Amino acid sequence: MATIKDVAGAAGVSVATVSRVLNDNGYVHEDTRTKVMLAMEKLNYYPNEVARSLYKRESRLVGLLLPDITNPFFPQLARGAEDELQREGYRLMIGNSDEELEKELDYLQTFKQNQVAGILAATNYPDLPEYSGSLYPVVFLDRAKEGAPSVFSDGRAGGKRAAEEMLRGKSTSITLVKGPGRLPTAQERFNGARDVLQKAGAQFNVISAASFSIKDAAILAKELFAAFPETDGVIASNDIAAAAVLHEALRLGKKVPKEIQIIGYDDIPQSSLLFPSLSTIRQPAYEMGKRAAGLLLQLIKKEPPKETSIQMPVTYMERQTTRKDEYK
Amino acid sequence: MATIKDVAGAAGVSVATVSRVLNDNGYVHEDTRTKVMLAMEKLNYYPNEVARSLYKRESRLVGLLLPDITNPFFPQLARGAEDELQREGYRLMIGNSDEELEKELDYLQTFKQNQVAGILAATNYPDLPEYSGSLYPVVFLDRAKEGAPSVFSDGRAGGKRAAEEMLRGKSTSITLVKGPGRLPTAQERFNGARDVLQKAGAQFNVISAASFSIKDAAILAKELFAAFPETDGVIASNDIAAAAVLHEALRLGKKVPKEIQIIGYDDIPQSSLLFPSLSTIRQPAYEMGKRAAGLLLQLIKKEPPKETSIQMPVTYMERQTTRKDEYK
DNA sequence: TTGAAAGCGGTACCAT
DNA sequence: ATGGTACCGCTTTCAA
Repeated sequence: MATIKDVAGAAGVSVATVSRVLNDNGYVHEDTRTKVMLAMEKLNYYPNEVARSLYKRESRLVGLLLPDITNPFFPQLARGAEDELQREGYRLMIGNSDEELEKELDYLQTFKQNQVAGILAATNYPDLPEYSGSLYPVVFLDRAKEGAPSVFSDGRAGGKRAAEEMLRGKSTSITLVKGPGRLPTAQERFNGARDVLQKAGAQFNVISAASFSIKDAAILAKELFAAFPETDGVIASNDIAAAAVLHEALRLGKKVPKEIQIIGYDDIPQSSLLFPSLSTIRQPAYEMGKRAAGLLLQLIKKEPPKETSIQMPVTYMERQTTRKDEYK
Repeated sequence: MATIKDVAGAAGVSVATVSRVLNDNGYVHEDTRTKVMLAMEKLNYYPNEVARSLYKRESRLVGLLLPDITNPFFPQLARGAEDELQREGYRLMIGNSDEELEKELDYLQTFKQNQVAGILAATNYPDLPEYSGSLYPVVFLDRAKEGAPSVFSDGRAGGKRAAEEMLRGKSTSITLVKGPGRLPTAQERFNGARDVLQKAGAQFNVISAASFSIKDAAILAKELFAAFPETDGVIASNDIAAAAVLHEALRLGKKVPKEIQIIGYDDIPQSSLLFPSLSTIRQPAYEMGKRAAGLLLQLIKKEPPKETSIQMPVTYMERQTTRKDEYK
């Protein structure tokens, strides 16, 4: 591995000069520049990022904190962020918290120790002091924090929309799946849906999900139909839960959407492959990751961002688990 | 951010001593150790990984190169790797190649520039010179390379097993989905299945998938039934393709598995939520990630690994898209 | 326009 | 048992 010294030696100049052509700043004579470039080429030189980071007290790494990359919603966020960051030469250090405070703190610690340029955090603990220091900028992802840079979608509106569509399809005995209580995003969409249902004077039941895992989703689906067998409409807390409910409904021989409507949340890629394909509230996950990374990049470069709190629109994907007009 | 100097000052010792207690090597008097520890605590000191990496010429980062984290097979690999590496204090730098050589080289370059301790690579180009240097150890993931450390599963056996089960369920007009030609893993499982079918003298057709993306899977499924309407058994190249085929089969009003059997590959988490739940060949993705990381860790620590080429077993998950005995 | 040298925050060798 | 210091590879004054 060639170092800047080797290049300097080969080109017959000082390391300072090499550094100058490397960073394209300061005065460098055209001839020397050429000499240096040639030397770099010959030695197949590329600068050591670690040394650079040490001096600058900032690396070109961005910490990405996620609950669990295994949940299909998050890989898209991650890809969006990665693709955006990549354009400016930043890379991702990734950490899965499993929603556990301890793991989260552990990752935040290593992010800091690695002098990350910034952090993208899908966290349940945005009020941690670790997020308020001025060491590195932080953008909250999939989570709004008052007064802090964040990118999120309107969970309340999404929940409302789901309930409205359910009503439009004339379900009369609705079961609302409430996501894990500790997750603000899950609460918002739940509240939105509940409010619409209540205002409409609709009859509905509530069942709570222990987590967003597939295993718990399957259990939940069975419990749902055991507790509320008359259910003819389900507003799920996310697409995984919806898939589990759909599975169970079909297993019980129910016709979807004729006898029971199901609406999911997130619009993970696989939702359209279910049969019937899943009607759901779409969060633009990839775009959210991108926007968050874009915001973070501005913060890193100390450019004043136009907007610091970005709310992304949520859309209703009408597919085949809800009733179309011909049914109504 | 406190530095080692600050700690030394506060404790009234030299930086050398602080370094000794930090790394727990060399002689340190019990009393001084306590003094230093107290000072570290008081200053909330934690060592700068970047400085450490620079001196050691090696960071505690591991590069993870993946085709696309958005494909549900890979997050599990990543999690397995992360969980294993974490135990030894290593972190993940992640890169998605989209199977593009240029992106792959770009990531390998930054991995090197960041002085990663090692690389975990799910690559189609294991013969790149970047993988043969002795700068950092490399473990190939989901890919076997002769004589090089690798963790993979037996694609051939998996393909064979799928075909055998298909035959056992008495499908007589089988369509074999061939994954993207450029992917060795896809070829292996295809070859395995094809060989069994040929040896059995079974009648079968082949259709090729352009990619592993959901979009292409949906297109493929339509083409499949258009080209081979008599198909009564499909061996898919992976679970996404299988889900698409299942979707299309149901849409066409076919009874599964009565009229058509479908077998997937991978056993991604969502497969059991499909309806009917998908019979598939399971690759232990999480475990593969874990094992690969474990191997890499040994290589990093220069411990002689017992085995350098780890083949993981593949298992048949009999679920509901294949015929059980009662049907036969 | 260029070079010398002082850091960045650690580690490890050599003295003492 | 402890301290001084060179060094890891780069950037950035400051002088020349």
